[in-house]
Amino acid sequence: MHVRGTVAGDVEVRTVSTSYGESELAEVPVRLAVESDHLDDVTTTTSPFDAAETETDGGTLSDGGAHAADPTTITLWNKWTESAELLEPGMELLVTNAEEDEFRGEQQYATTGDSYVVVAPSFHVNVTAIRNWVECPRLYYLNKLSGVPLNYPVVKGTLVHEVFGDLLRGRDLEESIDARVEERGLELGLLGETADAVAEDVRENATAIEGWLEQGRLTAENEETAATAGDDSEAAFTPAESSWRSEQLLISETFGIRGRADAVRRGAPVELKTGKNLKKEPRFKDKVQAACYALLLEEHGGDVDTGTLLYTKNSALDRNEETGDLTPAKEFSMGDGLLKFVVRLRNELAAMEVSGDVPTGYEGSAKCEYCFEQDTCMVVSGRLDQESKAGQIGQALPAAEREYFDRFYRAIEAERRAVHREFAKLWEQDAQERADDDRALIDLAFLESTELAEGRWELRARRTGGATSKLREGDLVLASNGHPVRGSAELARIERLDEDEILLTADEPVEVTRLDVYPSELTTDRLLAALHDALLKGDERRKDVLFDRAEPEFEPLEETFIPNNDAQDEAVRKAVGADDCALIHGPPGTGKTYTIARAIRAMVERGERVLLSAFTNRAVDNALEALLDQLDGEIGEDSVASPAQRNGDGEAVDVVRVGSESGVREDMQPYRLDRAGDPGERAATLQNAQVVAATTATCGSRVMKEQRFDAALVDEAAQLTEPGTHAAINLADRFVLVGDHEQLPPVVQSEGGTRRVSSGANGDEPRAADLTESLFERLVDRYPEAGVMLTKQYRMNQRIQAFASQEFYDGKLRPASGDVAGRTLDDLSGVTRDDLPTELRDAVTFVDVDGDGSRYTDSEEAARIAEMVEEYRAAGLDAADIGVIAPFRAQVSELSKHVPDEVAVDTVDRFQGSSQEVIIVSFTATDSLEGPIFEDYRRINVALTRPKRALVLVGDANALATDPVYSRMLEWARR
DNA sequence: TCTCTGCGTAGAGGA
Repeated sequence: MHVRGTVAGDVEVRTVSTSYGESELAEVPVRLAVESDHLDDVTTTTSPFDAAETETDGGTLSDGGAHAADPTTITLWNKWTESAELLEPGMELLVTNAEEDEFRGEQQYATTGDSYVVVAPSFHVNVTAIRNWVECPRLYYLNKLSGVPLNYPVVKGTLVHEVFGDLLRGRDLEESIDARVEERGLELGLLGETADAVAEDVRENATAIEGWLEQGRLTAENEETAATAGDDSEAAFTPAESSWRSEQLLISETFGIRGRADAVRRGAPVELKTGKNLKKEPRFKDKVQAACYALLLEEHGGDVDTGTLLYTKNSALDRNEETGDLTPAKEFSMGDGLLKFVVRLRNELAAMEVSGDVPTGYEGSAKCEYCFEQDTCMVVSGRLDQESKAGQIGQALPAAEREYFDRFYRAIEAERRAVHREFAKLWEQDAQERADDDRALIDLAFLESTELAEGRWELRARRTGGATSKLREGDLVLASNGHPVRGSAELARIERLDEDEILLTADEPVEVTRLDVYPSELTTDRLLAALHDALLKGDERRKDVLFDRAEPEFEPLEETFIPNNDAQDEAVRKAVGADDCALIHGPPGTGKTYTIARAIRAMVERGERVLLSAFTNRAVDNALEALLDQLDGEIGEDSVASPAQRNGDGEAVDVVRVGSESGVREDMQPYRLDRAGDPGERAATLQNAQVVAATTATCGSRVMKEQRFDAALVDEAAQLTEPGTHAAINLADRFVLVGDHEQLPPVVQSEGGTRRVSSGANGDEPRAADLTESLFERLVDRYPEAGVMLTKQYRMNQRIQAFASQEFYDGKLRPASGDVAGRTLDDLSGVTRDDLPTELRDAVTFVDVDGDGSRYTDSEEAARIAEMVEEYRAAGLDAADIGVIAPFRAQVSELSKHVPDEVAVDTVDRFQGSSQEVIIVSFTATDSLEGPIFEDYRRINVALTRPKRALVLVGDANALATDPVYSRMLEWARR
């Protein structure tokens, strides 16, 4: 029986005498969430994050007599008391194979010899984290903080692993080596390596594996012969046909562990290590890693008692004495004790993460004097004034900086936990809930799987419903035959996502019927590294400005850059002349992208190297497009071969876009840096580029972190968290932030559903608020003189802009010209306003619709809007010139059913950054304006400032009148 | 049930 619940009080550990002698036990008061013989039956679970809520709800108990409010005692015996000591009230606990017992009329539970105790099982830890943790908990923390920089041993290790996988899938060795080295051209080039030298190095390691596999082939054939007793089939053996498989992603809902095994042979894990180990035994951390995979495999139905470690460099040195065979392999047996030890390690790590603590190193037994990272550890400890087993060196950062670090560290870790919660939903929600949440595509009809030349597979499935999801081409997903964790599942990439069909690639075939979003910690990892770099590696002058110790300084420039717009001109002068930073506040339609482009051109003309960044790919591509326009008018066909643009003097400017193929817009692909190719040539392309454009997330990548720039320009900076902004500006000597803090702020996952555990270690998280104020906004408030506000807008008719200008920009926003102020639908060819119903002839119209009373949709508004769209079209307007926006996604899909496909229908949030001739807003609120979506007035600002010539507001006037801002809006629209 | 974009996933190795 498995018991699961939430710790409801303090844990007591004591020693008792039993018939076996002295034993330790811990009695844990637990509020049971669910109990069951099979985890598959678990339908409701409680995550440690919303424990507080569960408590007030009274919890759920399945055993009869007790009151919901009474905790049940679970006794954890012997070694499991170590895990018991980690428990805090509010944490979740799972005990497998527990024994049920009645004591003084109360139901109790206790561990048995077959039990595992899992602390915070919803927090799934990855295998590498456990491997680092066993080496030293502090090392785990340091790794998390700064990431692994680009270095040759790591890249080589990765290559050898890829070749190993290819060999297992039956690919030719030489072909694999060439292809894999080519794929990593950029990284290798940045490391100063040549393709030939690397290929030789990889070959040396891979040959040993190949030799060993050859031996395996013989063994497997023997076994096969023995098994089939007399069947002398001579079918050729290939690894792919044997009981091998490569790179298997494994997720355990019981143990809260996930990871990717290098290979699995006859159900047992095989780990490849590119290096040597001359000792008799495998390294302990390697064993722990293999044991993690063994646990994962056991949950997937295996019974694992051995693990294999392959040390590639051992072959030549270490021949089997009897046979003379090459033996890079070390097999070892995995007992119960090791597996339980691994779970206890995992519990230490999970408990630390859930409570948000920082390891000191004392948790483990490693000796600091042998540690590679001793110096780093001491420096970090010293700078952040952290307790550490290695000790501290250097001077602590000023208190304000340490406080900043701690605050953002906690906020980022809260985001990490939000990602983990998403992960837990893979098994905590059923298929339909996942689909309703747009996190999965279900009920697919599997079509076929085809093996590709390099041994990977292409999977095809047909979509049966018209369901939407957030899945997009290029995304990594869990492709399963029904359940992403319990069924057979592969990590796959979406190659094509059509209306009716889906094409995926994966390492192994799966009969796909369901796709789930695969949550990733990558972004949080990069935010943390950016925070670390900004504070611990950051330039002192930069930090003086960030921490209020020095005013930004400017070089006074006389030049005129933009003659017909003083504010834009001043903005460019500030950007170009900034010694530290400049801030450009650009309300809707004020030409901030043009201004950025002009500033970059000016910098490039001065011989500077410039980074252009933004949070979204769309914003990066928009800004890049404006720059290319500036440099050369337009992108010519011939630029495909050589993506260089001319600057003002007719010299070529090398512009490179760094990003994934699926992220970069089609027309910017010619500028995209392909990572594959000749190392020297790839590296030169990036390093010689005068302008590099990439999202802030990409700026945090290993490759980009090797780059340095004179200036970084960050567009849409008000949508970025502070650490997100650091990721870009860390790479440059000075920075320019461009944005509008009166529009939508960064999206933060941990803000919403997260609740603090009732009485945990630190009582003041999550701190999502710290992430929702952008660095842009903070600096604009702090250093108004470093900023310029653009005030002439080139988008909206005067009547349309009036409300936003008054409400959000102190009336400063003005039409750039009489033409802009007076633009109407009549200016569009083929459109006659007089053909419209009277109510739609004005630039701004309010249409009162009572609404159907449902919460996130409104069919009446949708129907009325569909009529209006037809009325506009009847007056000659192109459907593609109309945009419809709504606050809720549900209403967006409702609206999509009512209007022609050419009409752009989207949420307010996703419409930010674009504009249309006509915008119709569907408020989707009846009677009242309840719900957080309406509370952020910046959302109205975005909605109302999208149109150029006509704006129609559709909603329930009674509901809108309940809020002062919406009420003023109503007054303006009805005027 | 509020809004939702990023990212080469996790793991690659040094003594």
